[in-house]
Amino acid sequence: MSERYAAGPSAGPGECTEYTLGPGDASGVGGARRLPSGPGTAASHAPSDAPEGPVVPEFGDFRTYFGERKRKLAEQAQEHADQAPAQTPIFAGVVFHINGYTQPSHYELKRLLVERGGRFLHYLSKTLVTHIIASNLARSKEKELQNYRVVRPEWVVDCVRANKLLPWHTYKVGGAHRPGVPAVPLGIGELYAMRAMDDECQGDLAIPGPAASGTHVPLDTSSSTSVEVHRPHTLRAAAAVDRFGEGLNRSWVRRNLATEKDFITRYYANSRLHHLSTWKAEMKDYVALLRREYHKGPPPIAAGRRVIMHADFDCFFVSASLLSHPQPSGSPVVVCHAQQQPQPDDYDPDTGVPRLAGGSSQIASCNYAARSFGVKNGMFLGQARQLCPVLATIPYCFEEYKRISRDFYKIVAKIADETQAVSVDEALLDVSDVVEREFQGSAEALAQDIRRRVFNETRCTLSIGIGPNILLARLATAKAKPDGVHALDADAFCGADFRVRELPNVGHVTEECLARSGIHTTGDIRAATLSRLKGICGEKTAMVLHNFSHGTDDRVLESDKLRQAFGADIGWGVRFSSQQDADDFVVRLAGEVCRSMADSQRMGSQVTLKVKKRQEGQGKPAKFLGHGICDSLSKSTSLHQMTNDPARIAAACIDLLHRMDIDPLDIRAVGIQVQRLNSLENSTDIGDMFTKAKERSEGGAGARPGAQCELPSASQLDPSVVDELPEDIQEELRTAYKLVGHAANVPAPRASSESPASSTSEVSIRGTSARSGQRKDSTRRVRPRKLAFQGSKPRPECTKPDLLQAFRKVETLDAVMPSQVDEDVWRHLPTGIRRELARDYIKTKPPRHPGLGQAPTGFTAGAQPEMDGVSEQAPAQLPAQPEYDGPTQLGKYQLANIKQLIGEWTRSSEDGPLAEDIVDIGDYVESLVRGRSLVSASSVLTYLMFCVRDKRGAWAAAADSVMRQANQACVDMYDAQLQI
DNA sequence: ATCCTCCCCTAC
DNA sequence: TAAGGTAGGGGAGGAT
Ligand SMILES: Nc1ccn([C@H]2C[C@H](O)[C@@H](COP(=O)(O)OP(=O)(O)OP(=O)(O)O)O2)c(=O)n1
Ligand SMILES: [Mg+2]
Repeated sequence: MSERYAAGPSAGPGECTEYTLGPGDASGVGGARRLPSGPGTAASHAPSDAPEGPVVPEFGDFRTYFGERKRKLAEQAQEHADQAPAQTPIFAGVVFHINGYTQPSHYELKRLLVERGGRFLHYLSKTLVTHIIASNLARSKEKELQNYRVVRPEWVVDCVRANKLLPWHTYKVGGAHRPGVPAVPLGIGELYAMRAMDDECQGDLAIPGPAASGTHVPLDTSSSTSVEVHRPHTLRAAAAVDRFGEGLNRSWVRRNLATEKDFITRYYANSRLHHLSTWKAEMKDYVALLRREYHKGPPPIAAGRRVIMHADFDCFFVSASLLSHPQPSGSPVVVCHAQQQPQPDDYDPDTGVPRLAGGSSQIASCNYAARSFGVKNGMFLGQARQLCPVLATIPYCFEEYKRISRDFYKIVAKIADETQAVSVDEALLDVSDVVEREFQGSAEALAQDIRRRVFNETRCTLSIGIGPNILLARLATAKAKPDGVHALDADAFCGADFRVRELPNVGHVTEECLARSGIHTTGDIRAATLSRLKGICGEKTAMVLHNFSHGTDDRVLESDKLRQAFGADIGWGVRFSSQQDADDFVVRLAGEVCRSMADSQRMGSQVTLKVKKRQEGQGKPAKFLGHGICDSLSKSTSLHQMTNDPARIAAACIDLLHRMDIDPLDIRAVGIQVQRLNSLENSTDIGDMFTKAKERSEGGAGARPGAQCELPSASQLDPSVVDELPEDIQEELRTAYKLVGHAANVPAPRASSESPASSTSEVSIRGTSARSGQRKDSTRRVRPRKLAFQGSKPRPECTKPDLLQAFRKVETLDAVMPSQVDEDVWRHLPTGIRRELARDYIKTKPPRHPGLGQAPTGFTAGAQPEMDGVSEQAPAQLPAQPEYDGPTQLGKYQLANIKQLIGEWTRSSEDGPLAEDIVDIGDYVESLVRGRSLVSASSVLTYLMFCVRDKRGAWAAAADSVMRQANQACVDMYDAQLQI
């Protein structure tokens, strides 16, 4: 069956082969997927997580465990400390196990490792051990341990000799080896030689051999139709490997491959789906900001009747693009990239697969005239043109969409009691109170009022569905469209019969599974027993669908959920010709993830690499440069500490990639996700932290053996408290109790802390006593003084001051990437890549005097901030705009919104700035610098300078003070000052 | 019983 | 020409 389009939202009959988005992999092709998902056959589990501490025998025996463990570790440390002067802890984080006979001996290896921060495990715990040391492996062992880091003893010796952690891949035992790569690992001298060569070549040459490629290419080429992998490539500029006639070497195609240096930036600039995801996060952030501006309290506690609205623009992209690209009214129009006129014989009339330009361009949005022909969002243009030959295409106007969206949210967030941003063009509103207070209970009247305001502001039409819960409001919207309002109550819902596909959470797979059991409508669901439903679509989904089928839905709106993951995935244009290509791309992608984390002032301690691999037998994808039908693989690893350091994360990802052992020529998509994030709150209030530190030490003194010590349940732990614990203790908790992931996932205590009695719990962790229930209150009352990193331990520079010192003397490039564990990988990257990666993270000039407020030398057009503020005219008849109350809790918001806040601030007060606001802004910018968000810091400072450019002394002094503070931090960190 | 990893699915 | 991203809910099965 040929790969062909299937519309995302609603695939018509006979369409479905390859799914439009997301995990477009094999199992969906040609029919049956199981719904209750199961693990695939792929990569088993990651061995390297939580590499700390011995196994916990019993959950219950908390105090005994820690006492015992601490004693043992101290012993182990002491044992060798006696014999040797302190060594650089190059093996910190390494937990090793030794297998079989080795040369040097077990004892000697153990000494070398433990002296330098390694931990030894005398048995093989697959979850705790990070490295297995063995000279050779038995056949059976080799298979069993193929997913683990099995290294030769020479690795240890060479690491010690080099006094740093070397990449283990070169010393890998067993597994396939790239032809030409010596089976015997290179000695340290050779590695240095390679590195020097690498640097000289500046990325223009691809160096064969392990130092450049990092790892081998799998031997298995039986499926490959070419031998290009083994071709001795010398010039990187050499032809791309094009096994499937994709025209990868035509110059305009080559310029659009992921191997290009600026690919990610250009790709993201044009990707509608990337914009959609980015905007979703931004709008959630913006709603949080607006709600604060508007003094919206906590969500209404369902006192009486709930009134929920679902507001959604009609064919949003089309409506918005039409504003600047008018078309005859009533004519079918779509938004897509291809703008060429149709060529009648450009596509295969049977399959709709395009032969020429434009056909595999996806339709982001189609208007209602186009829909009457059967055109749908997500469809290939080629196929749509078959349905509707006169289809007109208009281009994307991304900036316009965002502007309209902000206008939209500004209006609805002011009106609604609670607002949940669903997407750039769609929001859920809880209006239970306001509809009574101001519209005498007429939801329709309120809806029409919102629609009128939004249209007047945006010139785009909005439809609104109304219901007693989210489900019914959503379903009502479908009936309201286009340009209308519709209300749906449970009775009306049960009277009508809906197709299961119309329910939330039912996509094409679930629909298919239900259909196979003869369930097509909500009535069919109601008729089915719950247990049968569970067998079809799983425990939870069955429960939800069962409720939905009766028109009930008890979900509540949430506007303040903390983000739990940051990621970047790219599945277009990914065509690699070598392992080096893949490695380079992963590094750049990691940089992208780190950038977005830094923008939000977040860090994480676990990373997952996702790769889509061309499925056996698949050739050229239906979509031009698309991923086609693939198998998905993913693998995760611990980062051992909270970080958003691109070098550290890139290194972990490269490691994962190598361990996945995938032919780089088959990689069609790569994704990186960082999880187990810090909870943000902990780093914003230093006063609070001191209090806790005190509590901690007091508790520690009290909780000696014999003292009462209870095991806290995961949900009782305040994640922000956990975050504050020293990293090694966090890691301990993670390994011992497997709960940090959960603690970190527990939404900040606010949700439950409304009723202190129920949620305030006294927990003790190894003598740590912390209260969780009152935290929010104190955070509220006490103005944040210090933001991220102030007084928080985890940053690597703090723990390795001497190493950093050394780095500072090196070139600036390296000073950005000081983390010890990764320095090696960092240095192995070609200079070109390093430079590229670093450029975005540091823009400094040599140290100068912390001179007087360096006035902005120029204000670039590109840095022009958005000026649409929240304090503009309030819609009439609504409560007056509350007073602007200054920039607080800055850490919570993304860069764009911060700038807006600064704009507001500098315009808010005629009498000059408040001292505490200056401190807050200064602290915020300092935290940006210390969090490596130098681009953000510089951008904020530039904007601040711009805002005060013709203001009087007090403002200039304020800006100067902020600038000094930022520069002081920058000098601390990098021995350099920001260039503004 | 519960956690963790590696998936799968959904939505815009 | 084309720009098929991503966060979050959830399940199966192995490890503990
Ligand atoms: N497969 C998709 C689905 C949506 N979008 C973008 C374009 C849409 O305009 C916007 C909003 O999605 P909607 O599902 O709300 O669809 P529309 O707004 O286009 O149509 P309507 O809401 O009237 O059904 O998201 C996209 O790019 N690709
Ligand atoms: Mg819409």
